[in-house]
Amino acid sequence: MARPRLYVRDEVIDKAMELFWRQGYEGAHLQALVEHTGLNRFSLYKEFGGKAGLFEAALERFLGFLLAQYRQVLTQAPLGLENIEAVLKSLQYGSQYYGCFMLNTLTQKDTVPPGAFEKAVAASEEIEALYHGNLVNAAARGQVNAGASLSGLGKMLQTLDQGLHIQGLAGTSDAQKDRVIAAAMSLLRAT
Amino acid sequence: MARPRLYVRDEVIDKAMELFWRQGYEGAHLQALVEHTGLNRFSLYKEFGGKAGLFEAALERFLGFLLAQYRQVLTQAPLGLENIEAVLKSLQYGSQYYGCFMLNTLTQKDTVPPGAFEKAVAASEEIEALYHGNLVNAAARGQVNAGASLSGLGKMLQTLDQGLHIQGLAGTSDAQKDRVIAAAMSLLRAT
DNA sequence: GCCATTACAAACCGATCATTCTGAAACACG
DNA sequence: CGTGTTTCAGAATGATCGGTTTGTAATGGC
Repeated sequence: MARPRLYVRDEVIDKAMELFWRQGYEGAHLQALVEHTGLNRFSLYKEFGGKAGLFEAALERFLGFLLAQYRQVLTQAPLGLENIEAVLKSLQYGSQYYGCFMLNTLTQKDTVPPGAFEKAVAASEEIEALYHGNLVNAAARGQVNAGASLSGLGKMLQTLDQGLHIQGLAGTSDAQKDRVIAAAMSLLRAT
Repeated sequence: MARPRLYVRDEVIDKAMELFWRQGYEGAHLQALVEHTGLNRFSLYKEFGGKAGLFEAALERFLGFLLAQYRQVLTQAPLGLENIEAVLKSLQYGSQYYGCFMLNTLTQKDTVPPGAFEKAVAASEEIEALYHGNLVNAAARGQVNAGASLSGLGKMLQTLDQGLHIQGLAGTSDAQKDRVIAAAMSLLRAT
């Protein structure tokens, strides 16, 4: 009953995500978004309401994937150091792009659309809780080198996690990042 | 022999740094820079050549201060874990602003002026070397929990360092960051 | 094959971007 | 107290921003 659309919503969002990722919110100009997604301005406005709406859709989709991955690995029974090591190693997927969209949103607090920063913080907090849960269980299983508080260690793991993304930006190779993870795990493990 | 300037170069750079810090390179519009620095457009162009030049001056000044602080703490004799703990704790100065200008520059690779990214990477590498030096000496003094490679641990410390800046952005309190540092140090220390 | 409906491509819009220019203001020197 | 020189404040400038409108192309139902 009407002309069929030539685009697939999720594919457009993926393409937009890629550009926001590399250029940031202000840096990804509408013209570039139009060219990179293949979606024309009119349809972009109709589908997402504008640049801010497209960014929110991209952020939401990214956080969905990101949290799904963390949840999948960090809720695997039995909770413990194995899960923590596995999820840290899996972070290298981020190196194919420009760091982590969540971190970029955190660092661009004052320029991203309203609400985006808060969503990134909320995701960050959920990730920390997942780390913490595994750590508590690991301690109960006697896996963890005693001495430090578990809450401090949980946040330390997340801090390391976030730092690894930055390392990816600064040119640190996957092999080097592996060594960072190995070093952290060997300290963490009970001897 | 001419009208005296009403500005002090370094003060202007400091003000500009503040704005670039919060808004990023593209987000800091020239009008905002003019208002925030108090320097008028004409003089800004005469003194710095333009927006990009002002950013470079700001980055250079910031990295100068940053590296000076790292060098000062991390070259204190005797090299060892004390220095490492001291410098990690001192990082909290960053929370008064919006994270670390160096990290912001890394995450905005594609939008900052040419050369800026490379300068940030170079600074990052010097910081890692400083960490590594202290760690080697700490190991020689028997301070370090054996087991992991020193190069992996060195990069781990820097990763933690960078992650702490991100934590500051996400609203983590100084007290929580202190606990992260305490946890890391207690793992690192020989038992 | 015509019509209603929707997406398409591209022209158009005021606002604002970084940059340049213009003319008045403020000093040091003769 | 002029005069030369530099800074100052703010008005142009062309380009480009995000957003809107317009006319054309492509479909399903009749």
